[in-house]
Amino acid sequence: MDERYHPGSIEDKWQKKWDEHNLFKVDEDPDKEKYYLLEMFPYPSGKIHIGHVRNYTIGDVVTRYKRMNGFNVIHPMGWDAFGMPAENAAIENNTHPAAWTYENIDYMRAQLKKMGFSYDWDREVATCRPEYYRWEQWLFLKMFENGMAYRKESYVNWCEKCQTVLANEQVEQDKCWRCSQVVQQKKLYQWYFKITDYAEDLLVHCDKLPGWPDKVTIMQKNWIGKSFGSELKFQIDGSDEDIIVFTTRPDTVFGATFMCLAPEHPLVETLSRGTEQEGAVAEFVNRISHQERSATGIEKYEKEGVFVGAHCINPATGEKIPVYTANFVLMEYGTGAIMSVPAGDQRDFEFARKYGLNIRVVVQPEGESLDGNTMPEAYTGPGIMVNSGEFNGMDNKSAIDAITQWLEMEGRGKKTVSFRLRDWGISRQRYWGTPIPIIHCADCGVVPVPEADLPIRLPEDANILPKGGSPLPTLAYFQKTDCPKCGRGDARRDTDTMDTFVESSWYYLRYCSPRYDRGMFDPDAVKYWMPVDQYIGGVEHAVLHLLYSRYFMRVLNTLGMIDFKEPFTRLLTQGMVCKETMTCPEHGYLFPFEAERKSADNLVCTKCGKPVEVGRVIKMSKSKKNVVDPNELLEQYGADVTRLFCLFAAPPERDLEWSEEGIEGSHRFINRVWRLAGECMKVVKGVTPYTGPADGLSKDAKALYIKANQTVKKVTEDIEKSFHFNTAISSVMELVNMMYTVDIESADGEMKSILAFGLENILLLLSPIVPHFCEELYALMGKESFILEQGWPSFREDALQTDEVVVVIQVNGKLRSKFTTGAGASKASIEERALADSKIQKHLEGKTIRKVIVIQKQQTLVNIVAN
RNA sequence: GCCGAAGUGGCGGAAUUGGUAGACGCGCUAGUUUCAGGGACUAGUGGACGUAUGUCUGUGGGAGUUCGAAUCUCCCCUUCGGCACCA
Repeated sequence: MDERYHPGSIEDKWQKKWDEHNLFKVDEDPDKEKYYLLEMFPYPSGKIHIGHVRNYTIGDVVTRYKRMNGFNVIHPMGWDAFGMPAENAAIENNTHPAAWTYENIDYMRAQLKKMGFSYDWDREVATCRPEYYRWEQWLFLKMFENGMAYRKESYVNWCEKCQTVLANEQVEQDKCWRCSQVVQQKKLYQWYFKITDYAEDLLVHCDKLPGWPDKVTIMQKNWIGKSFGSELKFQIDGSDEDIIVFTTRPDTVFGATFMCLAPEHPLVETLSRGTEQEGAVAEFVNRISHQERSATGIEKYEKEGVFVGAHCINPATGEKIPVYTANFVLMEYGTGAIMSVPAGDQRDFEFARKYGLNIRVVVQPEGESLDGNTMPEAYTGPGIMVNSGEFNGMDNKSAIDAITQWLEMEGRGKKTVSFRLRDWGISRQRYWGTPIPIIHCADCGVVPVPEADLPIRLPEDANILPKGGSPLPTLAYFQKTDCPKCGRGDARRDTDTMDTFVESSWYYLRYCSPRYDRGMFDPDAVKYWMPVDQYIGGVEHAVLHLLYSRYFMRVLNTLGMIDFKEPFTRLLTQGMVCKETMTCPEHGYLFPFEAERKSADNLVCTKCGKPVEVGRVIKMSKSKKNVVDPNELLEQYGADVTRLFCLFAAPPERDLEWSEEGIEGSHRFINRVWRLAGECMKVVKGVTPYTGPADGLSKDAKALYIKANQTVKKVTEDIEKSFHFNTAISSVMELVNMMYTVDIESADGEMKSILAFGLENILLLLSPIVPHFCEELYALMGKESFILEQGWPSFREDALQTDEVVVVIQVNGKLRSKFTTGAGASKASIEERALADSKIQKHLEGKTIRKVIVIQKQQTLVNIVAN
């Protein structure tokens, strides 16, 4: 046995052995309890980054742990392979998206294998393969048939740089989530999935996902955004038509002194036509609709609008109020029209002040008297109703229902709810994606591709346009086709592709039967494996992928294809991997290797020798250069040490700060165990580990035996309860430290069998974390089978309690002394001894004992209250 | 602005059923090792005072509940994340 652990050859060896023995392959087995462990699959961008390493290490540990606990564990991996970076890379490197993608997949697969992850590679899926996306096209057709997919013209988020439409979920702070370009509004025909049909159901079930972090379900709830309110009808002056508004504050209807319509509201044009305002309105609407989704900065908050030239009747007061169109009213929310109550809403207030509109107070805060002419801002709080006819004097909360009921009787209103969630726009004007299986015919209009013609293959030989944008509309042979309905020869295919989030909404179903060719998935396989028991991935998908996936399962459920609605029973969102940034005054951001440490606090740039400034610890990113390359970690430390550090440095849900010294520490620990194992094996090899009761063992042997049992318990609980591997590893370290205190060479027979117990448990407990290392030592101990095929170790309940306990003595809550006593000592005897303690006596001098509290729980403690 | 999470040594982090604050690791200090270096091993390490048995102090800040609070309650501050004209 070598003095040191050499990861290179050992890790290679075990990866090969696992592979040869098909150790990670699984099939449905009705006799075994299944466990579906899923990690978010990566986009094949070129290389695995450290975030993947962390994510997949966590998943791998759980997989191996569950497997040792007897579960039939499915642990698949695949590729979210469609997407824009492939197109951009193709332009940059003069290659093709397909070639680039498949090369990346091959490279990254090899990287994952080197990390020793226990994937069943037979289940690998790449979403850019026709065998995959044909079933997505098939589902699209089913959804179309059932009214779940539809096409409409409306304003959409357009990213000029990416040359495509974006879903609402893909717009972050008015910017494209990929390239940060400010998004514009563009009117286009687009395909939509009717996710809003499930808004209520998605919302309700947020509270039925106890295995999800609250922050994720809260984000989803906020995104769905249900609000309770009323729809009120305002009759248009001189017409029978009504304008319907949505409001959450019907109690303030008496204070509605004007009305605002969204610029896109159809009535804006209708009402202004033929009035003297027609020109001004047209100019305004035109200007607003060409504005970026929202201008940045202060401009955003500047409210403006124009009078549309018509009035409507306030249903509560009967008075005529002017109708405006205003930039702050959103067409997509509510009804696109609001009743403006300047006294009770800050936006309406600002608008009213700007245009000199009447402000009437209808809710008066208790003990105050607001005046519409002098109040500095709107009052939105609770209060007493005024200027509201028969409702005067009521508190405004009761008035909400009372006024709604009254207006309902008048036929002018009703209770309703409104959602923020909008339908999912899935058309993308991109090439590298799933073609939408639709044909446009001059006679028949929109015609679905017949099922038998699927898949509509994405032409993989298309020349990528150097300026970006999809080449599909330029390809006559792709576009030109016969109409399946009437046979017209000049029909054309839809040249848009689907949002890549469509692929990731169901890939985990495909894993269950990845080569199935009679449908999206084999129903029996899905019945056995689904739902996913544990999903692990980044929190950035809280309202994208995770919401879409929940939606998709509802669609499939409605279509009768599956019998569940929630895809992921438990969700773990791991934290980011962070590192400090380093900047050189001359060269800007530096990679870690571009800074050289001259002394404790002198770091210089290797290029110019100038002092380097160490910045904040932030998420690793290429642009900030604060990255570590998994390849280098593998080279320098091997997979196991890398895995160990990822788990030890922080609990999984928290951000992890990468540190060079930290990983060195993990490296040291591995070698420490290696040496301990070497020492032990000299005397322990072939010795049967002791597993009997603790009673009757000699003092040192018993102490070690108890420690080992406690360690098994602690590690099991830490993994089972919360995946807190950092504390699990700590407790193994404690056991290792204790074993180091044993004089191994002169151990007697009893001690030998306990050392054997300790060592074997260390290997079993660490094996999910550092599997190659443990397999090697396990084999060196003379074991024949794989450690992964061993059962998870158990502990003896009767070997957890040490004979002696430390009693701490406090006086008035302050620690003053301690003593040791037998574990079974009585309260009375402990109290007696505590009071007799000489240090305690000193502290009690001149005081009267008021009370003595003796606690015998996790700790044994005496608190003497005296004054 | 609204919603959420988090603030503990020089650092990463333990301890949250209220019960020895700082496990484990990093770093640092001293020592040991035929120790080139790296490494390994032993001891120490929250702060202040003290030769010392020790005393005081200490979990973002301030109040409170309690025999006892990192942990529970209230107020405030800071940082991070999400949403943001949502009527």
